[in-house]
Amino acid sequence: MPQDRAPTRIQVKNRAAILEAALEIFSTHGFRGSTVDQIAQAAGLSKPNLLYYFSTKEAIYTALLEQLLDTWLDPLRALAPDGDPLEEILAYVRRKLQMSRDYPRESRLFANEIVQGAPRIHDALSGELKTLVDAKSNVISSWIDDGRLAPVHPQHLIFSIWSLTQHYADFDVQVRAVLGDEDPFDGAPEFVETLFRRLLTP
Amino acid sequence: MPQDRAPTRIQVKNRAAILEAALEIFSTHGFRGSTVDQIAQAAGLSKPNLLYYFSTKEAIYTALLEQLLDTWLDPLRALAPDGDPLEEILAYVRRKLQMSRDYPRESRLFANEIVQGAPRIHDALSGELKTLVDAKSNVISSWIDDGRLAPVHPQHLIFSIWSLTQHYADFDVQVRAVLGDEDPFDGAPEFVETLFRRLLTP
DNA sequence: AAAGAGTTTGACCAAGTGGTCAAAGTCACG
DNA sequence: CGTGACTTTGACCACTTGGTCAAACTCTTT
Repeated sequence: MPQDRAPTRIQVKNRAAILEAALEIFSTHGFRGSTVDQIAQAAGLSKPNLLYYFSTKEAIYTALLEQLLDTWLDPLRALAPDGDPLEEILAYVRRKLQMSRDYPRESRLFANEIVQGAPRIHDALSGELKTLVDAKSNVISSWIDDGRLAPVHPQHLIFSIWSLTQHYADFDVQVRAVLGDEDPFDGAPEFVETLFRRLLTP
Repeated sequence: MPQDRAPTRIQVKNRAAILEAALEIFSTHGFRGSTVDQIAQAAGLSKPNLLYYFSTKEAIYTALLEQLLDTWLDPLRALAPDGDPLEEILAYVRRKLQMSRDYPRESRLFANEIVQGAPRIHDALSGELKTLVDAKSNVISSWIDDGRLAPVHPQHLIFSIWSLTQHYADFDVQVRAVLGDEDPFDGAPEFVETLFRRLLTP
């Protein structure tokens, strides 16, 4: 096991390779459905070698979740109280949709975890996540109070943004099966923009 | 293994118990994350006894999926071409939301399967499901052409109904973590109704 | 070049898992 | 009640899986 010193060049490389491989595997099979051997192979390491860097399968998984949660919440953090309400929310929607397109594995990783009851991330949901959502909900409420946004339940509005945008990543196979040859992301941006514009225009 | 005759009283009882138990287990742990022993225990049977009724774990799972898919699509089938467009769609939304409330396990079962790439249900998605969605999309398109509904991409409209309503079942823990004491289903019906009314009113 | 830290691996283990099987037990029905 | 079909189970097996370990190998630093 590496010491507490500064990580070596090899450590940096291998840890990154492991987390990248783990993202690939965990996001498609879930925690229980993934094996250490699969991850090791995807990372180009032997199983004992992988376990030299992360001592348990669980450690890889939680390291991955922790590392990604922050990034995942960035688009919501960027919602600016002093911007134009409708444009701020539409910009948030666009960022989230873009993330579904560019980082579907991250989305599915969280989807897997949460659908199965979020056993390893529950604290972050009722802590960090709730705090952030509460803060942004207050911003939205004040916009509504000022008559700058049509009245809606702020938390449910945020849920609707999550569900609509992440649907394109999480349920990708279903969306593509239904659409046939049409690329989901051809129609999605316009659709969600129209939806939230009509919902929120005062 | 039971013969081809009419099922006995015991067969009826035990098969039902197994499918009920399997729904509980598979919907919370996914296929790979569930064990035959868990299901057997939940059904009140020994493992060999369970395997007397379903010869493999996979057989239980696919029997469950097949049995539930039809029920799951019923609300969409009920969308009537000769009804009032907006009211037909709102009624569909209400039915779906009600199903998320009453049958969250069924929703999560499909969510688990689809997030992981739908390996065992892919044919049904691009067959039965696509056919149904195509048919109903045509109905919606004709409503739009007649000016009785605001113009939107029909398939994306259907995706939005699925994602919004199923979100309350699939991501239940997250929704509850964010809302705290507030029951999700207090605000959800009004929110989704408002959303689709504003989106679709011509 | 030598030493010590850091890295890699083959062989191994215990627990868990899906599934089998023969034997024992139970039920329906003439 | 007896018989044959149906049901249940303990013991078992092969395989997978997470994880260990000592020995070998490689890199960095002096």
